[in-house]
Amino acid sequence: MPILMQHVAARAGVSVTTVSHVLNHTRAVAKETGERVLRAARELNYYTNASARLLARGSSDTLGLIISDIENPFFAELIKSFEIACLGQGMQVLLSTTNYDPAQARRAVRRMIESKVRGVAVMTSQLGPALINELGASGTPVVLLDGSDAGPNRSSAKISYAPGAVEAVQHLAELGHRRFGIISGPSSRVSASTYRESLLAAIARAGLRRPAVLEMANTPETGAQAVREWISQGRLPSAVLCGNDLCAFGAMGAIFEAGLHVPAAVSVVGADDIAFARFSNPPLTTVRLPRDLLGRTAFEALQRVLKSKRHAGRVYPIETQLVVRQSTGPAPRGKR
Amino acid sequence: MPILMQHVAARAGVSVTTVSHVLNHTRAVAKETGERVLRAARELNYYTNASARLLARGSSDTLGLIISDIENPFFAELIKSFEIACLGQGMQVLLSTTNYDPAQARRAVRRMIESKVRGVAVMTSQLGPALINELGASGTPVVLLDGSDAGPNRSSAKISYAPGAVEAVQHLAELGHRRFGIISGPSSRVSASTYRESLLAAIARAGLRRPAVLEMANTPETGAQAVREWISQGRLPSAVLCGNDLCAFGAMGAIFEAGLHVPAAVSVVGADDIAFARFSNPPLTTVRLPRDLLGRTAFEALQRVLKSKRHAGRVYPIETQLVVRQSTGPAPRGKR
DNA sequence: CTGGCTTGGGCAAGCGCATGCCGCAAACGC
DNA sequence: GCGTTTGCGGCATGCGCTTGCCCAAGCCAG
Repeated sequence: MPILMQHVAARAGVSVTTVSHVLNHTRAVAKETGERVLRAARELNYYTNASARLLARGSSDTLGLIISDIENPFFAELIKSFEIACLGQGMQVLLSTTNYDPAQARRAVRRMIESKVRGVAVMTSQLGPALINELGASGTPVVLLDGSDAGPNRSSAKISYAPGAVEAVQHLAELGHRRFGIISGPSSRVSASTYRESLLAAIARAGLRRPAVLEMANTPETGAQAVREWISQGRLPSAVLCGNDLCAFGAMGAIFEAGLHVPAAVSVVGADDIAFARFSNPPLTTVRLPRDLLGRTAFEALQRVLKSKRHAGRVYPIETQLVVRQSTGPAPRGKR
Repeated sequence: MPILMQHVAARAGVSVTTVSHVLNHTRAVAKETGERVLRAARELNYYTNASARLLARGSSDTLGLIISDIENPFFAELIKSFEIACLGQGMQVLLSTTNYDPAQARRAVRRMIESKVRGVAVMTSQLGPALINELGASGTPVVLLDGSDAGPNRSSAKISYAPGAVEAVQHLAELGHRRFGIISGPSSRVSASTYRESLLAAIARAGLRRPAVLEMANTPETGAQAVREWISQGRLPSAVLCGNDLCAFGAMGAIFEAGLHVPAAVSVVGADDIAFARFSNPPLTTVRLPRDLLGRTAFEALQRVLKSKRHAGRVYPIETQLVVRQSTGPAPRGKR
């Protein structure tokens, strides 16, 4: 039923060999012949059979991308920048999500290996070392986002939270804030605890009192919950630093709900700088993690490993940076 | 280098035939033999070669999904629900995005056909009829989201905007609003103009004056721009209905920027009900489009077409519904 | 005129797996 | 006791494409 290369070949009056070479620009073909083939292919509505090609070629032009949650805009933006970089170089993207589920993570890794992707970018810390090794063992180059060490076939983007954290703390200190609160993401995620430590270090270095720390899930719901908890204990900090923007939105919501005002009563700082941060009310001051850079970097890291003969990985530093909007303001008088 | 079935077979002391059958549960095998095979596969770290399997089988267990923009949370949520439905039935998802670019759309369609997906859900109206037909011609079942007619191998989810539109208008009218404004999405998108017409019809039926209509791009930026335009002309409506939530966020931003208050001065209604709608400030009243239902429906529609022998498509109605939050309130006295 | 090149193009051997068909032995029916 | 069924498992073909190798014809220099 489907149109095969042989049909195109017949119609163009050449062999399948020639058709293949024309379609792939893989060796010189007389101009006129080439045109005949192309025309025949078009007229017959020919589509390459991707699996046959892959089987014969042995290697694909696809890069894998594993993320945890597509609903988190942070990942969405990451995907987009990665994809744009790939398409720009004529590569495809094969996306799999884990939804924070180990079983799904396992399947995602399997899928990547079985599909013979050239390399995979892992944009989630949910993938245990075991799974990463599975990729390594199969010879698939990997780029991680957790800043872990590079190695053969393995690169890593090391997100340096310190600059952004320091800026954020300094910014708040200058506004007169003394009582800080941190709503951290789960310690189980490396990125979350790294960020929290960066914040704590910055606060300590500024000579400020040790802040209240609540470990939550980096979701709007838990952000709100954290704030409610502090309020019910009568010790809402004047400056709240959140594990990500989503959490900050939830926190702001709970603050308003309590009849308080951001930033008049409480200043809130997010992290990530997702697109929405600009559209919340008030627009969110946040520690930006440059997603476009991250996506591009992931792609380039893979490209480089693929090209280098020794397949030596590298660590790519990525810096964070404070973006001041309107969710932060002078500390209220009474609360200093 | 890679481990093949023959290696597993050798280690288990059986033929590749048996290995294949064990791995695919495709015919009865003595329990003990099966275990030996499985063990061998595990010990050797065997991975199926997906392309070889697909080539031999001739058909995949993958469904395609074409969307326009992952960054729009609306699509992200759609993807997720579709994916969950697929995984639940042991199918995979192959995602392609168009980014509103015809060339990319073409590539997406090609990719689907070349990958021999079993069916594809098209969640963008950017795909012209030509591309849809290309899918049709290749015998790939399709489910569209634009409510177009069903046919062989083609189903469609018909989103009925009317109920939500009527509810929204009624809700605003009851609050005393008389001067409506609509910030519509681009007419080039069927969904956008359908929604706009539903709103206009509802407003007319309520016996209200014809509203001001601005056609924009359904982005926060253009939402803000629309509001500024109205303000500069001194005719900001008291109730603004937006083409989607993103646009509504932008509109609210511009309203605050002008020193006005939502909903005291102006009521704003969005559309879609993306997750963020709950976290904006004030939380957004919006016409909800049930994305989870949409994703599930798309999946089920495909399943059904695949199973039915006649491959007859169907139209699946999807109803919208108003979700009242806090961006709408009584019309200001002077403005009635 | 001939040998070596270049240019254009075909042959056929795989790529790794699935599966129809068959063989063998043991269990069964009558 | 023999034909028949049943349970297991292997052989070998083919899925559609790529590509190493080879062949034919034209060309130039010697």
